Amino acid sequence: MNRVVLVRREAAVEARDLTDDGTAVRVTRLPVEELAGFVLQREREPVRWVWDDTTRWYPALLQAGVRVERCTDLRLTHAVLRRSPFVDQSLLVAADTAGWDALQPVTATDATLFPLDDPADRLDPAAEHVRQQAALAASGERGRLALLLAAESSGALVAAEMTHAGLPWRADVHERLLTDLLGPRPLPGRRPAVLERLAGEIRAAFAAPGLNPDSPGELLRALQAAGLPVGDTRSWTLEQLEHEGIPALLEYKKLSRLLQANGWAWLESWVRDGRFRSYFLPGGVVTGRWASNGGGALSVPTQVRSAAVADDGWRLVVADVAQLEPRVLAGMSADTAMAEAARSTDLYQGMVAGGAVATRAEAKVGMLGAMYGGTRGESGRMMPRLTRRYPRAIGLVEEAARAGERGEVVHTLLGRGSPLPAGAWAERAAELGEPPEVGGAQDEQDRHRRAWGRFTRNFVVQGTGAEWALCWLADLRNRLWRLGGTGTVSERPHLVFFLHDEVLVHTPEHLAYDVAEEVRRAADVAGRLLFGSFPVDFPLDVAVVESWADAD
DNA sequence: CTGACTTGCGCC
DNA sequence: AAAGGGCGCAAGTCAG
Repeated sequence: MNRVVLVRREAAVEARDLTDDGTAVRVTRLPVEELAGFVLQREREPVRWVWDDTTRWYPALLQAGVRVERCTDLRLTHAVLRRSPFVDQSLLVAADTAGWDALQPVTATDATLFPLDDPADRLDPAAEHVRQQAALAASGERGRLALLLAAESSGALVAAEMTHAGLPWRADVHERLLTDLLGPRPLPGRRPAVLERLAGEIRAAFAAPGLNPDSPGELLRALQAAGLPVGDTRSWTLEQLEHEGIPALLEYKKLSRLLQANGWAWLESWVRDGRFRSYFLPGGVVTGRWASNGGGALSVPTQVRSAAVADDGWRLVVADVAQLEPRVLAGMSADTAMAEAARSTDLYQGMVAGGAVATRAEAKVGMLGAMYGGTRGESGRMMPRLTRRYPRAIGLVEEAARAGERGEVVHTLLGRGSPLPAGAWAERAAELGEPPEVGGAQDEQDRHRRAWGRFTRNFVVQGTGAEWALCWLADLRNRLWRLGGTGTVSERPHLVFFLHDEVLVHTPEHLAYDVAEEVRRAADVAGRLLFGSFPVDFPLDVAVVESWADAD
């Protein structure tokens, strides 16, 4: 595989072809305007582009209609390697290290390739690449780590392509939905008619003439003055109350949330030219999940998904994995009994069939508790039975929790490491033999320690789930491209959305069922990449629809 | 006035 | 019916 490092040089680009040991055999200097043509030409043969950060290179290439097959995103791979317990950290240290640690992705819509005074320009990507390759080569877990680095870099390409394409969004459908629920768009600073009416009902019911229901403080005082025993104003708390004003208040909160989070202002900010445009940030979450920036892309409420509509003659292929995380846990712990339960489409039902628990509800609440650290109530009561039936799976999360409580690093299957805890309890855990304090400070530290244990418990499962999803995305991206057609990424079947365990593909109608097939094949590939021949299934729900709302 | 923090709630 | 893990965002609140 040819590797080419791209380096910015003021208004020019230097492309360095590398040998296996990382030395440059050929250096090509290009004016910026010629980069896209150069990349297109070199893509005729297998090549891996090595660059500091995909968000600084790929948007302009996509804008020019050029797709790349593979890259190494040094910013992301650096972040993984710096935390990985599979790596000898001394191999990564250089004068530049702090600069790489601090490097942030760019999300500006500004299409100019080179912002002025970019901290990335003070870093040497070729030298960083050599250090990373050395750290990888010296790792005792080279195979797993190499897969993680490749998957993370592929994710960067997917994210850039999704940001470039945008999610098809019908502003007219969205506006009709808003008008139906809230009334016509109000003047700035005014409430929509429906909210105004509900606010009036609430004020009357609680005998609070000046009440602003948007103010938690005012609302809490009004509820208490009406004799209701509440300590907060959450919807779930209010639902427990018997009072004539509660239904209007709950309705108000629901509609107010829609207005604030996904109302007319949201449409104006985030929807342009029929596309919802936000930024996906691979590796943006400590566990390896993606984060997003702009428009709350990862929490688009089901309420407005009817506005995500394929273009004329196109379809959305919506696919999600049923119960990804328990399946991942079965695979990473090699728990054959849990894998047996995962053989069925509904893992929780499989647990019932396997005799572990009596009902599906018990299976679900028990597994959520095992993965999130719920110890009280229903899920706590399930634990002994789950432990007996699934000793390896439950043992793995329990051990991750204990390690976290001791202040240790845990890691995902492919080697993403958890951060070290901060705070007084962690410092004490590091210095064994320190006498425990007594009193309130001790309780406080115990609470923090257990909370960190819940974090590390979840980290190993959520993080490995994110790795499965990355492999799924990466393989699917290449399958979609190979489905053929001509033209740029967004003129062919292409990914438009990704939500932890769910993908949306926008595709010409005649290819929709081929896409659905490729989505399933990619899931099988991801399972084999992570778990080899261990028999754990990842069944998908796949729907070919015109609107996202029709997928459920 | 701005900025930091809190509250509440959407998603997985 | 949550809880228990991870997020982003908007409005309200409060300190300076």
